[in-house]
Amino acid sequence: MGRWQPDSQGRLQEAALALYSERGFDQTTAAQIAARAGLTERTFFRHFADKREVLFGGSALLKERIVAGVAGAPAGDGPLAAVARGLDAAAAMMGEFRRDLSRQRQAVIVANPELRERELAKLADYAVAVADALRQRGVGEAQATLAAEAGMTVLRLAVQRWAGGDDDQDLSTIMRDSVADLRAVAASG
Amino acid sequence: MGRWQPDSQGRLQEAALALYSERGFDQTTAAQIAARAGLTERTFFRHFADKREVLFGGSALLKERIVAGVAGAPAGDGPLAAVARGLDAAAAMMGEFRRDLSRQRQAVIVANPELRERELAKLADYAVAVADALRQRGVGEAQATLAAEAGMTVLRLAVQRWAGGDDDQDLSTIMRDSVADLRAVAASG
DNA sequence: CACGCTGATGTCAGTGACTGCTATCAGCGT
DNA sequence: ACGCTGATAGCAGTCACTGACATCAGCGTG
Repeated sequence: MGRWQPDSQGRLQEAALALYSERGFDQTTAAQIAARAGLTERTFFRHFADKREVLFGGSALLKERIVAGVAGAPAGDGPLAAVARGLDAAAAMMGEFRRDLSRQRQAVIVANPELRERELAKLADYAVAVADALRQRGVGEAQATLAAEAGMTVLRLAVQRWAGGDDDQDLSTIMRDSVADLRAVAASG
Repeated sequence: MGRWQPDSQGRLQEAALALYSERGFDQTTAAQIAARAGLTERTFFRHFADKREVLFGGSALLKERIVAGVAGAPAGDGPLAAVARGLDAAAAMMGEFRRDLSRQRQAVIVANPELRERELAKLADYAVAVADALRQRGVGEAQATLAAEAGMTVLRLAVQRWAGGDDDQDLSTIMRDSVADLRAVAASG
């Protein structure tokens, strides 16, 4: 066997989620997380840029999936329809994940302003990538950005309802409904 | 005259903007800002919760204006039209401000991820308040949130173009165009 | 098998954001 | 004259985060 326990990153993520849940984000130090994972504080910061980032491990992968969904949308799809394909991809990926973990993670995030801030930043980052994908489909600059941003807003609100709500509604269903609401809002005036 | 120089907050804000512009956000310490304002670091943190917040002084007032604009929209306005009234109010308020200062401030913000994060958080906060105002106008839960969030996205992108662009286009004009684009995106598919 | 290279980790010292507590002291009312 | 208040200074402490250097199992190479 190796010199060290395997999957340091994963252990740090688990330890962080557990401690943030138990004692709260503010009351948890990076050293405590590292200790729980059998590592040192220094190693924590080699794996994650800061204390918040440890909760957003799958972020890069999710972004890829969303962008792939948008880029792979049928040529006939309008901007918002293409974005909806990306949202389907996101729903599919998050559906694979254990629901209880998503719920726990989301609870920690909503409970802390700094973490909410980071979540918004992640979504804004996705939006930039999605807008780029839309532009490559020939969508105009302004509309690409707006469609992408609106889509990421839908994603955020849908995940909030999905992870925070008591109903067992399907994530992709919630998203589809939200996109429909968005269209209705824009149409109604 | 008083025991201290007047308007400590204002002096701190000016000093911070100047230093963030000159040396960058990361390369500026709170102590340096305070010193430039003739105060101590401790006093800086009595006025502002953290190093970022000093750039968002007018935030609460802007939020009030936007919400008032939404709440004061004619009864016949749909959700998005009402939000557009709030954006007009925002444009009016920012128009009073010196354009060069807005531009300088925006340049500092876009240059730093932490500050961009904070800007997003502020806008999300506005969105919650705007959604609340919409609900009081009888707009449904989901549509209120979506319209509010979309509106704040328009505000952010418009300010970016206004402060960052070379053209002298009117802020309220940019916003109106963006709202039109948003409607077009939702309608087109 | 000896040797050196690599990568993940540990150790340590340092900076700076932010906080809690205590001390000052002009202005102001009584 | 006297005490109260509010804005500030001063100081000590915690903790997030960083840079520099040390360690050492595993692995390839000769």
